[in-house]
Amino acid sequence: MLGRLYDGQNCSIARTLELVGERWTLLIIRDALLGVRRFDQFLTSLGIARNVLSDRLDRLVESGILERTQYQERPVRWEYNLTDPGRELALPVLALMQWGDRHLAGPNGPPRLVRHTICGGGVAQQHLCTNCGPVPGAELAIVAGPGLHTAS
Amino acid sequence: MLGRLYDGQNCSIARTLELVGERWTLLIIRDALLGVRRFDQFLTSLGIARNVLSDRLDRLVESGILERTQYQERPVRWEYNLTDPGRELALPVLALMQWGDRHLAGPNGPPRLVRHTICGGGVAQQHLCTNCGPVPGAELAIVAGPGLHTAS
DNA sequence: CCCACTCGGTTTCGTGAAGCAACTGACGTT
DNA sequence: AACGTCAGTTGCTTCACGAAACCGAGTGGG
Repeated sequence: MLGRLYDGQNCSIARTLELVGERWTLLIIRDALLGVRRFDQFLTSLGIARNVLSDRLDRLVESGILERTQYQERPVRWEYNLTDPGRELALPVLALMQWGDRHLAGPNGPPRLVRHTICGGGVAQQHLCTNCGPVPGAELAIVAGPGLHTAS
Repeated sequence: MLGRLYDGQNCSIARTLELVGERWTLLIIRDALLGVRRFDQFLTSLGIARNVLSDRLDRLVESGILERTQYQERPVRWEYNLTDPGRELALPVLALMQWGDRHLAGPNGPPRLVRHTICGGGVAQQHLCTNCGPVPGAELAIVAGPGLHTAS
């Protein structure tokens, strides 16, 4: 994504997209969620240019979504692991996947499934009301919050 | 996002991002979810260039996420409404917002809240197991699905 | 000892998308 | 007649992306 900044928007979506909204970034996070950790693995898995991958990994480390750790000395080798905030991005990423599964999947069904490791059940992403449980999209309202009209 | 295509990836996330992963696109959908419908409203709300907005709206209409309807004759005026698939994008978009609220919010709290119109309760996005209900991110496994190894 | 190869990048350079400003054109208002 | 609004299009500049070459530390083979 060019420029990558969205100035003058008091919006958590815009702020989040400034970190993960560039081209490739969410796919890098998807790969990280699937267990990819090393530079060359990302490279072959994504088909991304090396300089762009280098840039994105640096930025993700800088914003606290990935952690760069040395897994070998002589020669020095690094790997990139998701931090806790990074792992929380599974929710929006899998929600995008779920949408694609529903609207863009091929004839053979979705390429990947999400399972609950404890019971083996299928997992979906949903809106959940604190009182009522799952909520259909039609029953949602987005309203002003406390941080809306503050200089930032 | 440049090029905007992610070739050779059998992945619903990549396919979804080819439609909505370009710069500005998810913010246009956010605005549409907030009730913005007209060209100039998007323009002033986003601070986007006119030609880019024109391009994004065309592409979103083409991919069935927005609908272009005439709301006035003489002069002809159009508005852009979300389709049902488009409204379903509230889930990933609000999940991104929720992540931003948690990790990037200012001192005054989140700028926007999601409420359940029926009961007025707060709404959050969550992983939901078909057997167990809400699932923490640490208990998820992403496994191969039926559509993984098919020529596409 | 020399050559090839791996991993994890950096450098260089051409292309093309984004951003800005100006223009268009149909209409409405004063 | 002059001005304003809405919904764009056109032209120009800038900057991010993509491809390929290069780099440096180390491993393995002959």
